[in-house]
Amino acid sequence: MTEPRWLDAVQQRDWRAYVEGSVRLADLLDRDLKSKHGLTMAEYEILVRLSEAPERRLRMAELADIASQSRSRLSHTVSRLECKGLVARNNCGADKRGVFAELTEDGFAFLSKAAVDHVATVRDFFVDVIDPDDLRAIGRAFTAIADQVAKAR
Amino acid sequence: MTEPRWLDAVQQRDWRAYVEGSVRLADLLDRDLKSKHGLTMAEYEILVRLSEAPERRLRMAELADIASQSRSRLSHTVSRLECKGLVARNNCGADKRGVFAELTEDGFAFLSKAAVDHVATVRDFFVDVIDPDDLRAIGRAFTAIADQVAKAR
DNA sequence: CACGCTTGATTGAATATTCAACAAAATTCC
DNA sequence: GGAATTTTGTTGAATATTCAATCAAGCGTG
Repeated sequence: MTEPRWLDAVQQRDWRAYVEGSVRLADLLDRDLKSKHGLTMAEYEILVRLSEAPERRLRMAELADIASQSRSRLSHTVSRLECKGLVARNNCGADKRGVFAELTEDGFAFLSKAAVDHVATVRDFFVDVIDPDDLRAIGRAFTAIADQVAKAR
Repeated sequence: MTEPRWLDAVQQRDWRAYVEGSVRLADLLDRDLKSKHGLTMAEYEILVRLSEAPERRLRMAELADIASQSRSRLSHTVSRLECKGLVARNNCGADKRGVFAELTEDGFAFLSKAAVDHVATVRDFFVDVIDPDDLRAIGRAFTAIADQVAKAR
Protein backbone atom coordinates (compact mmCIF):
# COMPACT_ATOMS: atom_id res chain seq x y z
CA MET A 1 0.00 0.00 0.00
CA THR A 2 1.35 3.39 -1.01
CA GLU A 3 1.27 6.37 1.28
CA PRO A 4 -1.23 9.01 0.09
CA ARG A 5 0.53 12.18 -0.98
CA TRP A 6 -1.55 15.06 0.29
CA LEU A 7 -1.37 18.57 -1.05
CA ASP A 8 0.54 21.11 1.01
CA ALA A 9 -1.38 23.99 2.56
CA VAL A 10 -0.76 26.41 -0.30
CA GLN A 11 -1.58 23.95 -3.04
CA GLN A 12 -4.71 22.99 -1.18
CA ARG A 13 -5.79 26.60 -0.88
CA ASP A 14 -5.18 27.34 -4.54
CA TRP A 15 -6.93 24.18 -5.69
CA ARG A 16 -9.96 24.94 -3.57
CA ALA A 17 -10.06 28.53 -4.76
CA TYR A 18 -10.11 27.20 -8.29
CA VAL A 19 -12.92 24.72 -7.65
CA GLU A 20 -15.09 27.29 -5.97
CA GLY A 21 -14.36 30.10 -8.42
CA SER A 22 -14.83 27.98 -11.50
CA VAL A 23 -18.16 26.58 -10.31
CA ARG A 24 -19.44 30.03 -9.45
CA LEU A 25 -18.25 31.49 -12.75
CA ALA A 26 -19.79 28.66 -14.79
CA ASP A 27 -23.02 29.12 -12.91
CA LEU A 28 -23.07 32.83 -13.55
CA LEU A 29 -22.28 32.49 -17.24
CA ASP A 30 -25.01 29.88 -17.64
CA ARG A 31 -27.60 32.02 -15.94
CA ASP A 32 -26.58 35.07 -17.86
CA LEU A 33 -26.77 33.37 -21.23
CA LYS A 34 -29.97 31.59 -20.28
CA SER A 35 -31.79 34.68 -19.08
CA LYS A 36 -30.73 36.86 -21.99
CA HIS A 37 -30.82 34.37 -24.85
CA GLY A 38 -32.22 31.06 -23.61
CA LEU A 39 -28.98 29.17 -24.17
CA THR A 40 -26.71 27.16 -21.91
CA MET A 41 -22.94 27.38 -22.19
CA ALA A 42 -22.89 23.93 -23.78
CA GLU A 43 -25.33 25.03 -26.48
CA TYR A 44 -23.47 28.27 -27.01
CA GLU A 45 -20.22 26.37 -27.41
CA ILE A 46 -21.78 24.21 -30.11
CA LEU A 47 -22.94 27.24 -32.05
CA VAL A 48 -19.52 28.88 -31.76
CA ARG A 49 -17.68 25.83 -33.02
CA LEU A 50 -20.03 25.47 -35.95
CA SER A 51 -19.71 29.15 -36.80
CA GLU A 52 -15.96 28.77 -37.07
CA ALA A 53 -15.96 25.58 -39.12
CA PRO A 54 -15.62 25.61 -42.90
CA GLU A 55 -19.11 25.94 -44.40
CA ARG A 56 -20.32 26.34 -40.83
CA ARG A 57 -20.83 22.63 -40.44
CA LEU A 58 -19.17 19.67 -38.76
CA ARG A 59 -19.66 15.94 -38.41
CA MET A 60 -21.34 15.02 -35.16
CA ALA A 61 -18.37 13.06 -33.86
CA GLU A 62 -15.93 15.87 -34.51
CA LEU A 63 -18.25 18.45 -33.01
CA ALA A 64 -18.69 16.31 -29.91
CA ASP A 65 -14.95 16.10 -29.63
CA ILE A 66 -14.07 19.76 -29.91
CA ALA A 67 -17.05 20.87 -27.82
CA SER A 68 -16.00 18.40 -25.10
CA GLN A 69 -19.33 16.62 -24.99
CA SER A 70 -20.41 13.02 -25.20
CA ARG A 71 -21.98 11.97 -28.47
CA SER A 72 -25.21 11.14 -26.78
CA ARG A 73 -25.43 14.50 -25.15
CA LEU A 74 -24.60 16.23 -28.41
CA SER A 75 -27.28 14.27 -30.20
CA HIS A 76 -29.94 15.40 -27.73
CA THR A 77 -28.70 18.97 -27.65
CA VAL A 78 -28.53 19.30 -31.42
CA SER A 79 -32.11 18.03 -31.58
CA ARG A 80 -33.14 20.87 -29.30
CA LEU A 81 -31.19 23.43 -31.30
CA GLU A 82 -32.76 22.01 -34.42
CA CYS A 83 -36.23 22.59 -32.98
CA LYS A 84 -35.31 26.20 -32.40
CA GLY A 85 -34.16 26.46 -36.00
CA LEU A 86 -30.57 27.36 -35.09
CA VAL A 87 -28.95 24.20 -36.42
CA ALA A 88 -29.86 21.78 -39.20
CA ARG A 89 -28.84 18.19 -39.74
CA ASN A 90 -27.97 16.94 -43.18
CA ASN A 91 -26.43 13.68 -44.08
CA CYS A 92 -22.98 13.36 -45.39
CA GLY A 93 -22.49 11.99 -48.88
CA ALA A 94 -19.10 10.35 -48.51
CA ASP A 95 -19.80 8.36 -45.37
CA LYS A 96 -23.39 7.19 -45.24
CA ARG A 97 -23.28 6.81 -41.48
CA GLY A 98 -22.20 10.41 -41.15
CA VAL A 99 -24.33 13.39 -40.20
CA PHE A 100 -23.42 17.04 -40.55
CA ALA A 101 -24.66 19.57 -38.04
CA GLU A 102 -24.87 22.90 -39.80
CA LEU A 103 -25.44 26.36 -38.41
CA THR A 104 -28.44 27.96 -40.11
CA GLU A 105 -28.63 31.61 -41.13
CA ASP A 106 -30.94 32.20 -38.19
CA GLY A 107 -28.48 30.37 -35.99
CA PHE A 108 -25.64 32.59 -37.10
CA ALA A 109 -27.65 35.77 -36.57
CA PHE A 110 -28.76 34.55 -33.17
CA LEU A 111 -25.23 33.65 -32.15
CA SER A 112 -23.93 37.05 -33.25
CA LYS A 113 -26.30 38.76 -30.85
CA ALA A 114 -25.66 36.35 -27.99
CA ALA A 115 -21.89 36.63 -28.40
CA VAL A 116 -21.89 40.36 -27.73
CA ASP A 117 -23.53 39.92 -24.34
CA HIS A 118 -21.57 36.82 -23.50
CA VAL A 119 -18.22 38.39 -24.20
CA ALA A 120 -19.15 41.40 -22.11
CA THR A 121 -19.91 39.08 -19.20
CA VAL A 122 -16.68 37.16 -19.70
CA ARG A 123 -14.89 40.49 -19.48
CA ASP A 124 -16.76 41.65 -16.42
CA PHE A 125 -16.25 38.49 -14.41
CA PHE A 126 -13.10 36.97 -15.80
CA VAL A 127 -10.73 38.90 -18.04
CA ASP A 128 -11.07 42.27 -16.36
CA VAL A 129 -10.83 41.05 -12.78
CA ILE A 130 -7.55 39.21 -13.15
CA ASP A 131 -4.02 40.31 -13.81
CA PRO A 132 -2.96 39.91 -17.46
CA ASP A 133 -0.02 37.76 -16.43
CA ASP A 134 -2.32 35.53 -14.44
CA LEU A 135 -4.51 35.15 -17.49
CA ARG A 136 -1.51 33.93 -19.45
CA ALA A 137 -0.73 31.51 -16.65
CA ILE A 138 -4.29 30.18 -16.80
CA GLY A 139 -3.98 29.72 -20.54
CA ARG A 140 -0.75 27.77 -20.15
CA ALA A 141 -1.99 25.70 -17.26
CA PHE A 142 -5.27 24.61 -18.79
CA THR A 143 -3.66 23.79 -22.08
CA ALA A 144 -1.36 21.44 -20.21
CA ILE A 145 -4.29 20.01 -18.26
CA ALA A 146 -6.35 19.37 -21.38
CA ASP A 147 -3.36 17.63 -22.93
CA GLN A 148 -2.88 15.48 -19.89
CA VAL A 149 -6.54 14.50 -19.82
CA ALA A 150 -6.46 13.71 -23.53
CA LYS A 151 -3.33 11.62 -23.07
CA ALA A 152 -4.97 9.53 -20.37
CA ARG A 153 -7.84 8.30 -22.52
CA MET B 1 -25.82 51.54 -28.56
CA THR B 2 -22.38 50.71 -27.24
CA GLU B 3 -19.67 49.14 -29.34
CA PRO B 4 -18.96 45.55 -28.26
CA ARG B 5 -15.48 45.18 -26.81
CA TRP B 6 -14.09 41.94 -28.14
CA LEU B 7 -11.23 40.08 -26.58
CA ASP B 8 -7.86 40.38 -28.29
CA ALA B 9 -6.33 37.29 -29.86
CA VAL B 10 -4.28 36.33 -26.83
CA GLN B 11 -7.08 36.85 -24.33
CA GLN B 12 -9.37 34.85 -26.55
CA ARG B 13 -6.93 31.98 -26.78
CA ASP B 14 -6.36 31.89 -23.03
CA TRP B 15 -10.07 32.10 -22.25
CA ARG B 16 -10.85 29.28 -24.64
CA ALA B 17 -8.04 27.15 -23.26
CA TYR B 18 -9.55 27.64 -19.84
CA VAL B 19 -13.07 26.70 -20.93
CA GLU B 20 -11.93 23.56 -22.66
CA GLY B 21 -9.46 22.51 -20.00
CA SER B 22 -11.81 23.10 -17.11
CA VAL B 23 -14.65 21.16 -18.73
CA ARG B 24 -12.38 18.24 -19.52
CA LEU B 25 -10.89 18.24 -16.04
CA ALA B 26 -14.28 18.39 -14.35
CA ASP B 27 -15.46 15.56 -16.53
CA LEU B 28 -12.45 13.44 -15.69
CA LEU B 29 -12.71 14.07 -11.96
CA ASP B 30 -16.39 13.22 -12.02
CA ARG B 31 -15.84 9.99 -13.88
CA ASP B 32 -12.95 9.03 -11.67
CA LEU B 33 -14.83 9.63 -8.45
CA LYS B 34 -17.96 7.99 -9.82
CA SER B 35 -16.24 4.85 -11.04
CA LYS B 36 -14.16 4.36 -7.92
CA HIS B 37 -16.60 5.48 -5.23
CA GLY B 38 -19.97 6.22 -6.83
CA LEU B 39 -19.84 9.92 -6.01
CA THR B 40 -20.04 13.06 -8.12
CA MET B 41 -17.84 16.05 -7.41
CA ALA B 42 -20.86 17.90 -6.04
CA GLU B 43 -21.55 15.11 -3.58
CA TYR B 44 -17.90 14.84 -2.65
CA GLU B 45 -17.77 18.57 -2.02
CA ILE B 46 -20.70 18.31 0.37
CA LEU B 47 -19.02 15.55 2.35
CA VAL B 48 -15.77 17.51 2.53
CA ARG B 49 -17.45 20.65 3.80
CA LEU B 50 -19.33 18.70 6.43
CA SER B 51 -16.18 16.89 7.51
CA GLU B 52 -14.50 20.22 8.18
CA ALA B 53 -17.37 21.84 10.02
CA PRO B 54 -17.58 21.87 13.82
CA GLU B 55 -19.34 18.70 14.95
CA ARG B 56 -19.31 17.70 11.30
CA ARG B 57 -22.61 19.33 10.65
CA LEU B 58 -24.01 22.44 8.99
CA ARG B 59 -27.33 24.10 8.39
CA MET B 60 -28.66 23.41 4.92
CA ALA B 61 -28.54 27.05 3.83
CA GLU B 62 -24.95 27.49 4.91
CA LEU B 63 -23.89 24.24 3.31
CA ALA B 64 -25.57 25.24 0.07
CA ASP B 65 -23.69 28.49 0.19
CA ILE B 66 -20.19 27.18 0.78
CA ALA B 67 -20.67 24.23 -1.56
CA SER B 68 -21.86 26.62 -4.29
CA GLN B 69 -25.14 24.81 -4.87
CA SER B 70 -28.76 25.90 -4.98
CA ARG B 71 -30.84 24.98 -1.97
CA SER B 72 -33.10 22.86 -4.05
CA ARG B 73 -30.24 20.92 -5.49
CA LEU B 74 -28.70 20.46 -2.07
CA SER B 75 -31.99 19.19 -0.71
CA HIS B 76 -32.22 16.51 -3.39
CA THR B 77 -28.56 15.59 -3.13
CA VAL B 78 -28.60 15.31 0.65
CA SER B 79 -31.61 13.02 0.33
CA ARG B 80 -29.56 10.73 -1.88
CA LEU B 81 -26.59 10.83 0.47
CA GLU B 82 -28.96 10.11 3.32
CA CYS B 83 -30.21 7.00 1.53
CA LYS B 84 -26.63 5.81 1.26
CA GLY B 85 -26.20 6.41 4.99
CA LEU B 86 -23.40 8.95 4.54
CA VAL B 87 -25.29 11.96 5.85
CA ALA B 88 -28.10 12.35 8.37
CA ARG B 89 -30.59 15.16 8.81
CA ASN B 90 -31.53 16.35 12.25
CA ASN B 91 -33.50 19.37 13.11
CA CYS B 92 -32.04 22.33 14.79
CA GLY B 93 -33.31 23.27 18.23
CA ALA B 94 -32.83 27.01 18.16
CA ASP B 95 -34.53 27.74 14.84
CA LYS B 96 -37.42 25.38 14.25
CA ARG B 97 -37.24 25.94 10.51
CA GLY B 98 -33.62 24.89 10.48
CA VAL B 99 -32.19 21.51 9.49
CA PHE B 100 -28.70 20.24 10.14
CA ALA B 101 -27.00 17.98 7.66
CA GLU B 102 -24.53 15.86 9.58
CA LEU B 103 -21.79 13.57 8.33
CA THR B 104 -22.29 10.10 9.77
CA GLU B 105 -19.47 7.86 10.98
CA ASP B 106 -19.90 5.79 7.84
CA GLY B 107 -19.84 8.97 5.81
CA PHE B 108 -16.57 10.03 7.37
CA ALA B 109 -14.96 6.66 6.80
CA PHE B 110 -16.21 6.60 3.24
CA LEU B 111 -14.93 10.10 2.56
CA SER B 112 -11.52 9.24 3.98
CA LYS B 113 -11.12 6.48 1.44
CA ALA B 114 -12.46 8.51 -1.46
CA ALA B 115 -10.24 11.46 -0.63
CA VAL B 116 -7.06 9.45 -1.06
CA ASP B 117 -7.94 8.53 -4.63
CA HIS B 118 -9.38 11.91 -5.43
CA VAL B 119 -6.32 13.81 -4.27
CA ALA B 120 -4.10 11.49 -6.29
CA THR B 121 -6.13 12.31 -9.39
CA VAL B 122 -6.04 16.02 -8.66
CA ARG B 123 -2.28 15.70 -8.49
CA ASP B 124 -1.99 13.69 -11.66
CA PHE B 125 -4.13 15.96 -13.78
CA PHE B 126 -3.83 19.34 -12.14
CA VAL B 127 -1.18 20.12 -9.56
CA ASP B 128 1.62 18.08 -11.06
CA VAL B 129 1.12 19.16 -14.67
CA ILE B 130 1.33 22.88 -14.06
CA ASP B 131 4.09 25.19 -12.97
CA PRO B 132 3.94 26.07 -9.25
CA ASP B 133 3.86 29.77 -10.08
CA ASP B 134 0.96 29.20 -12.43
CA LEU B 135 -0.88 27.41 -9.66
CA ARG B 136 -0.46 30.46 -7.46
CA ALA B 137 -1.75 32.61 -10.30
CA ILE B 138 -4.81 30.37 -10.60
CA GLY B 139 -5.44 30.66 -6.88
CA ARG B 140 -5.25 34.45 -7.03
CA ALA B 141 -7.36 34.72 -10.16
CA PHE B 142 -10.21 32.50 -9.06
CA THR B 143 -10.35 34.09 -5.66
CA ALA B 144 -10.88 37.41 -7.42
CA ILE B 145 -13.45 35.88 -9.75
CA ALA B 146 -15.42 34.32 -6.91
CA ASP B 147 -15.42 37.69 -5.14
CA GLN B 148 -16.63 39.46 -8.24
CA VAL B 149 -19.43 36.95 -8.77
CA ALA B 150 -20.42 37.24 -5.11
CA LYS B 151 -20.43 41.01 -5.37
CA ALA B 152 -22.77 40.96 -8.33
CA ARG B 153 -25.58 39.14 -6.54
C1' DC C 1 -51.03 41.14 18.90
C1' DA C 2 -51.69 40.80 14.12
C1' DC C 3 -50.27 42.01 9.72
C1' DG C 4 -47.04 41.76 6.09
C1' DC C 5 -42.39 40.47 4.82
C1' DT C 6 -38.35 37.69 4.82
C1' DT C 7 -35.89 33.34 5.52
C1' DG C 8 -35.24 28.20 5.58
C1' DA C 9 -36.20 24.16 3.48
C1' DT C 10 -38.72 20.91 0.73
C1' DT C 11 -41.56 19.24 -3.17
C1' DG C 12 -42.93 17.81 -7.85
C1' DA C 13 -42.99 18.76 -12.53
C1' DA C 14 -40.17 20.19 -16.43
C1' DT C 15 -35.87 19.90 -18.35
C1' DA C 16 -31.19 18.11 -19.18
C1' DT C 17 -27.62 14.57 -18.84
C1' DT C 18 -25.84 10.02 -18.44
C1' DC C 19 -25.83 5.29 -19.42
C1' DA C 20 -26.45 1.14 -21.90
C1' DA C 21 -28.32 -0.83 -25.86
C1' DC C 22 -28.94 -0.62 -30.56
C1' DA C 23 -28.64 -0.32 -35.80
C1' DA C 24 -26.24 0.80 -39.91
C1' DA C 25 -22.26 1.63 -42.43
C1' DA C 26 -17.25 1.25 -42.79
C1' DT C 27 -12.96 -1.21 -41.97
C1' DT C 28 -9.96 -5.05 -40.91
C1' DC C 29 -8.24 -9.37 -41.57
C1' DC C 30 -8.00 -13.98 -42.98
C1' DG D 1 -15.42 -12.28 -50.50
C1' DG D 2 -17.13 -12.34 -46.16
C1' DA D 3 -17.07 -12.81 -41.03
C1' DA D 4 -15.62 -10.19 -37.24
C1' DT D 5 -14.74 -5.72 -35.48
C1' DT D 6 -14.86 -0.82 -35.21
C1' DT D 7 -16.93 3.61 -35.98
C1' DT D 8 -20.89 6.68 -36.28
C1' DG D 9 -24.93 8.28 -34.57
C1' DT D 10 -29.42 7.75 -32.28
C1' DT D 11 -32.72 6.19 -28.81
C1' DG D 12 -35.16 5.49 -24.38
C1' DA D 13 -34.90 4.70 -19.70
C1' DA D 14 -32.61 6.05 -15.45
C1' DT D 15 -30.72 9.68 -13.09
C1' DA D 16 -29.75 14.51 -11.86
C1' DT D 17 -30.72 19.45 -12.02
C1' DT D 18 -33.50 23.45 -12.47
C1' DC D 19 -37.54 26.04 -11.78
C1' DA D 20 -41.64 27.62 -9.61
C1' DA D 21 -44.72 26.85 -6.01
C1' DT D 22 -45.46 25.81 -1.36
C1' DC D 23 -45.29 25.65 3.65
C1' DA D 24 -43.71 26.76 8.21
C1' DA D 25 -41.26 29.69 11.23
C1' DG D 26 -39.02 33.95 12.44
C1' DC D 27 -38.86 39.03 12.30
C1' DG D 28 -40.31 43.85 12.25
C1' DT D 29 -43.63 47.38 12.76
C1' DG D 30 -47.73 50.00 13.73
